[in-house]
Amino acid sequence: MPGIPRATPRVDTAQLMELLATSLGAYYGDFTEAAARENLTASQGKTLSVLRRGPAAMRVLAQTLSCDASNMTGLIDRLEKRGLVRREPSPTDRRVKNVLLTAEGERAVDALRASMHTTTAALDALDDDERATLHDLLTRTFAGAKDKS
Amino acid sequence: MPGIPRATPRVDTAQLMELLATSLGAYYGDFTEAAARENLTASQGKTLSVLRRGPAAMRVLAQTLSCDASNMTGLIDRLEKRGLVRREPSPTDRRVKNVLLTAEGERAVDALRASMHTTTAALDALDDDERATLHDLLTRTFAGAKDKS
DNA sequence: TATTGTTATACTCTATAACTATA
DNA sequence: TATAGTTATAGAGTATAACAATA
Repeated sequence: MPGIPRATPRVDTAQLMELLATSLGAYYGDFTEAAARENLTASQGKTLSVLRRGPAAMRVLAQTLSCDASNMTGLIDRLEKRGLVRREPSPTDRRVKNVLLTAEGERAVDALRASMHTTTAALDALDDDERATLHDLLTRTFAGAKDKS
Repeated sequence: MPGIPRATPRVDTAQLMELLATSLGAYYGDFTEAAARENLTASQGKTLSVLRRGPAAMRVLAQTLSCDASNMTGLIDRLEKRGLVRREPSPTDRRVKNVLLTAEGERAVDALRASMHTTTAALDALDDDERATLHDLLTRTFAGAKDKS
């Protein structure tokens, strides 16, 4: 038996996947350009962004960024050379090094975020109900997802 | 004057940006892992995905992927060596080379998409209304965005 | 003159394997 | 033995500049 007619046509998974890909491209492009304005690569921008929440050991950082631990050495080396992060020996385990943002590093990541004009404008254009709905749908759809941003 | 109390608390732009980063990061992780199962890098997966819509000149491909034209040479070289794409001289402009998927290339990109289980399952869990709403919100938020997927 | 694709170059990102110093 | 960080290595991605062929 036929269902009740809908106002909106059905959206299939393939369509949503495609839209998700487009959305990711737009967001990532905005992020990459904002990072470039701070003379940062996308990976460096992501790293600083993760560290904005607080210090993290090299290993933890690698896990958060979904890359091999050996990559972190060079990545953090380059950021440290520019004075954006600092390595600090862990007080409790002498094998561990904690990485933290310097004041300059904080400034850089904040500036990066502030210059993501395209995405910011797009989100600002939504009204309160729409923002709440989008928040709810994204949370439910990607709940528990590892943060690779 | 205070507004009418809302059932859902207000979601600010910074929160939505963070959630967007997490959600799209989850999508990207799923894509990257699916590409790896086909022995493809994320960039190679994106390239094949774009070519799935039809042939494109080197230059156009570079624009679509938001990278410099000089990168395409090596990228397409590697895919061509594996028999996933093919270069074909343009009949109308002898400077131009059109790139197209081989049958094996089509198989690879289709397999890649089919193995994005995490994202597929997440989207399948939404009901029709929710899917339509998500589609609407993402479209409006990232409308007219260049496809860099 | 302008454009397309390529080459040369340099740097960054990435994974694998082996090493060191701790635990 | 196991783990944290590093090093060495190799391959892939990326941008800039210069080039040959063609428009």
